Amino acid sequence: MATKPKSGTQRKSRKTPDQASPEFLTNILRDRIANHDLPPGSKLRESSLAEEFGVSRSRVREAFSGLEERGLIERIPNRGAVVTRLEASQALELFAVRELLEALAVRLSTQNLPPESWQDLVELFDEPLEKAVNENNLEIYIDALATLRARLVEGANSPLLLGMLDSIYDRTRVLIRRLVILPGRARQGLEEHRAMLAAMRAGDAEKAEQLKRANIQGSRETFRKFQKFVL
Amino acid sequence: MATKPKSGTQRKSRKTPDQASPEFLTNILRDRIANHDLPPGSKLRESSLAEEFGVSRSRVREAFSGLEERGLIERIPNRGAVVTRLEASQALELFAVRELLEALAVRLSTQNLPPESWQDLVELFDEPLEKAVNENNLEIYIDALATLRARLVEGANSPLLLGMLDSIYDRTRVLIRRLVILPGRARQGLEEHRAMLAAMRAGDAEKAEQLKRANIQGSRETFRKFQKFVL
DNA sequence: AGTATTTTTATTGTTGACAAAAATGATTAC
DNA sequence: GTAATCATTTTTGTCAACAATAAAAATACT
Repeated sequence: MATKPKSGTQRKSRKTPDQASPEFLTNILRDRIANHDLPPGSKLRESSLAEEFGVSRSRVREAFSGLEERGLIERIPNRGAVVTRLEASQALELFAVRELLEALAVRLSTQNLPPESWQDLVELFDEPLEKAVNENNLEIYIDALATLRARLVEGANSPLLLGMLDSIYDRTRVLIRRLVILPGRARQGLEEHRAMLAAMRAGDAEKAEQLKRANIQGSRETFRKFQKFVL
Repeated sequence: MATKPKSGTQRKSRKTPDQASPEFLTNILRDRIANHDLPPGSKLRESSLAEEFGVSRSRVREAFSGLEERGLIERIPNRGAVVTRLEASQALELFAVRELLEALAVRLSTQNLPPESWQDLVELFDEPLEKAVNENNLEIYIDALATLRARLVEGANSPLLLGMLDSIYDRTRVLIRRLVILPGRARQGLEEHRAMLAAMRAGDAEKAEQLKRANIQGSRETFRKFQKFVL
């Protein structure tokens, strides 16, 4: 599973199990929202969450601040917090920004790392994913996409970019899952990524960047066609 | 004038319970940080701020959360909050992302609005700013840049983009001011912006986008050359 | 004197209580 | 039966007190 605890700050937790970390609660809620375990429109009650996690309302509240700043929830004064509903227009904005930023990550990664370092991903996207996609084993494909994405933002070596892409990713995780299921999208995405990885393997940053943009444009087009179904 | 209610809300009243708004405190602190009224490295003590604004520490703390998420302050557990110091590498990351996002804003604005709507800015950047820059009246130039920027993000009509650019802007406000002072930068920026506005006035979104990128690249180059002085 | 240990102080972290607001439900008038 | 008004309950907003941690100062020891 692609569990991503952001930065492994797992030090000295001798007092309480793990709710010691202040980020802990934020991460839990973020995951629940991103997975639609808490679907858009859900109301988040402070007291319930406080009790569920055995912490005080203050900490829940603090967690809310972070989630709000990231656009995952909306807080209406005196009325509480609600999971943000992604409108079609916002989704398109996310695509537009994501296209630019992920493409930048691709370019930077390609420039920063030696071409050989992509070999394993090239191979992963060859037969293994060919098989997975043909068998409609999309979990494997989605996992591979997450791995690729992690490698890209890591290779870009830019904390700022990482933060922004994380924020975007949190808001589009469900969308990506739903898009991949649509007819032809997984296959098309696979081939787009193969082309991109080939360019990266060849050290051609410009071309890889361009191909990543094409990839996201393709994803966006699929979204536009099927937006009635995926939102 | 299209008022942007976000920044610039400077309510004076010290004692009056204007502090009702929850964003109020955040905005005040954000402005202080962006203006280097609180320079990088400053320690923010919760109790001092609480007393200064006549509120409780809880609210200061809540404000801190937002500032931290935006990267304006860093919170070290049990040691408090410190205004983030902008390193050269981070500044360059900001330039890279800003180049993409502001260029996107330019393109979207140009596409969204009729060409005539830029006429006033074209004129503003013609004689009036020529005069201002020649006389080294840089406050006027900086104000014009802020106006231009506001019009661009407004015209882009994308809340997401607005949020991201605001966040970037908060972290670079001082930098911009210091760059403009450097020899030749204001002149060069003026002409870059004239070219860009001409393209927008002509409705050529692609070209305008390209020129905006060139503009920020120029700004970045100036920064690289003088980074020892501006950081 | 210099270093280690302890005490003191200052600051942050956490909690529960209380106040304010909104949502809910009941009662009454029409 | 419906709508309006009022009381009740739930939920959020705010605060001040207490606990935990780190920094600073003072003391003791070699």
